[in-house]
Amino acid sequence: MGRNRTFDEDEVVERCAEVFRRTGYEGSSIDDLVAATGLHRGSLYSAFGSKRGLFVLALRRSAASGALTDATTDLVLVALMELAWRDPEIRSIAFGILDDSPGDTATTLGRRLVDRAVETPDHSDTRKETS
Amino acid sequence: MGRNRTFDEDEVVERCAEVFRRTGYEGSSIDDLVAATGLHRGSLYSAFGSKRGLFVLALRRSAASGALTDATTDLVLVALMELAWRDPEIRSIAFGILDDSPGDTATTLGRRLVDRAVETPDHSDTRKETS
DNA sequence: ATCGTTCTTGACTGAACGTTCATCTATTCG
DNA sequence: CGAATAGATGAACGTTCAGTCAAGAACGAT
Repeated sequence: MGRNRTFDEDEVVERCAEVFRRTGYEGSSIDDLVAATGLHRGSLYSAFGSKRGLFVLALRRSAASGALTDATTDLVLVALMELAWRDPEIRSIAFGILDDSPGDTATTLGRRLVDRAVETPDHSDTRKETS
Repeated sequence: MGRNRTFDEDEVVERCAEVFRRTGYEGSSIDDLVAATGLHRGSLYSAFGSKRGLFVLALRRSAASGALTDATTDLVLVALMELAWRDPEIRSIAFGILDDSPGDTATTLGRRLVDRAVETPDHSDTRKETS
């Protein structure tokens, strides 16, 4: 009974993941996620519970995709830098991803970190400056 | 004429650097810096201009110390993850530090990133949880 | 058709954010 | 000493934050 979701969960999670990858966890506001997904605050909260819940889901989906792509690496970078030290669940997801990945993961992370810092904000955007 | 500074600038910058290293840029509030330094908001602003100004100073001093210590590496991690992609000046300071450092800096960064994520919050603290 | 359930919406909350500023105090110089 | 000036102080600013909720719309089942 009742209404059906009018949005695709996977797509919404992916859009949020994009925001987290670019602007980090603390640097991404709910309004940023609202703007990126086209959903409304309430829908986001009733479907995903919290900002942290959304991030965890994004990290898990990215992990499930298998290979350590740039996208997954970026999310892991954010998780390790901002959340892992104070959030054991996120720490274990992040390290789980690294453990399942071949090669020198520390080097992979470091290289991606450097590339990321030099990347054009592309998305043809106008962004807030450092406050 | 007038009064002299009653606090030591270097010491204040170092205290702020500690906060930035642990909780990141966006994750560190002015109140956190006020608490860590014992200064008052106004003094912090009249002496250093802004949160960003304080971070830049912390990064520069750390760089000036020469070797790529863990402390400097942590600050560079924060700079690259949160600020460099949208702040050219910080980007150039951070890359300047890396360019002056020997060895595979990407790997150094990656290793430190991983260690950092697993470190005890030590400072015998009680901290805010993930919001 | 109607009832029950689920989803959608956006106004709202209170706290926290970075920053400013008027006021006060201490110090220096003549 | 007294005037001038720099630093110290903390209240207050407007904004943005993450999160809530009451109301209504849309749908499935009977």
